[in-house]
Amino acid sequence: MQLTEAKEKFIQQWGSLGSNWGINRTMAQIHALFLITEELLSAEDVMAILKISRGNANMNIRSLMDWGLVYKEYQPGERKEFFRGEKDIWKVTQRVIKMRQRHELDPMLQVLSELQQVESNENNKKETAHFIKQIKSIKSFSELADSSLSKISGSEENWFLKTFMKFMK
Amino acid sequence: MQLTEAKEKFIQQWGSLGSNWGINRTMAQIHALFLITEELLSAEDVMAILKISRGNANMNIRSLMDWGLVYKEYQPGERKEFFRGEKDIWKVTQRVIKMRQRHELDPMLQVLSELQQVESNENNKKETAHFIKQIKSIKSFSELADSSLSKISGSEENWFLKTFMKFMK
DNA sequence: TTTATCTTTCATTTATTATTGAAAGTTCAG
DNA sequence: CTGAACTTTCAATAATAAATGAAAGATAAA
Repeated sequence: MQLTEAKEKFIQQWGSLGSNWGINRTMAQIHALFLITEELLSAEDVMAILKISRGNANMNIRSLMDWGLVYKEYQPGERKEFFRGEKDIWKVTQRVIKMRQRHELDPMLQVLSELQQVESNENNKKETAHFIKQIKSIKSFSELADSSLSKISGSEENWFLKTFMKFMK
Repeated sequence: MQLTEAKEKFIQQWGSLGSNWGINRTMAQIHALFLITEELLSAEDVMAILKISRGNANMNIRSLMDWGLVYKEYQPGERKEFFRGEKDIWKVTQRVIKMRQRHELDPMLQVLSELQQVESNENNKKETAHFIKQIKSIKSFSELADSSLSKISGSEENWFLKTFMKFMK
């Protein structure tokens, strides 16, 4: 396989992975492009390579910066902005975990806490008890997941690899 | 908060969690309904409670059965099918992990292997080297993730909790 | 300032994904 | 068999999400 074809294929695959996980396909494709590009890229470069509009490129590059997956860098003597992708896949993972924790797990935990406060009345005692039991078990599981993810996303790769090797035995 | 409102809220929240993670909102809502319903439910019950069409209910209940999150059960003396939801949140997690591994991680690993075979030529030696390096690092990371997930999804809850407590210290 | 260059926004359009419901298919009691 | 009860399918429709591109907003060199 030629390099051009391989890059194209990687971008497509990463894009479809993203879209299966609720991340907009273009954002994932831009991320893929940055993962495999050593040099700085401008918004125009991204537009040209992925054949997308200016607005689309701009919005998704901003999102990637919010996620900490792409950094802005200035090129001496150039007016326009250039960007560099985070190449360390461990860091990428940590940032994705953090972002999704904040956007999805935290609100879920919030709601689960509220739901525990449901009030029982004469007619539905048994039903309410079952509901609370289920909510509690989902909540404690989510809290375990939450603290594990925090631990992972706050740790060094070496620590993680070492601990994980033990964990896996 | 009243039980009815609480149930409604849980179903909405679970649905939106699902749709953020690339799982169709209705499928996630049906799943939520089964999580908090002790009794068997028929397709008609699901249609009535969630106010969705017959086709939609049918398709998504099938999917949930494929995922191993809902089981078919017969009610003596009834012609129609009834379903029961898996209540154990640990089992639910294991099955979701397995499914997504199969559908998303495995194909990604497959593609990454192919991409390692990219051929270099005179003009793009350095570029190709960088590409291969990145793909390799993504691939070994994905393999680590893959085997960790397999370990998790194949293990007992107790083993997991115990090991995780150590891991977390 | 002024103007050229670059970035951001957002109403409109387009593409994608999910839902409906009626028709076809299946199953089983009589 | 036959027909009623139930399930599945799928083309048409609707809902949702993403992309476009032109206009407005910045920024900085001259």
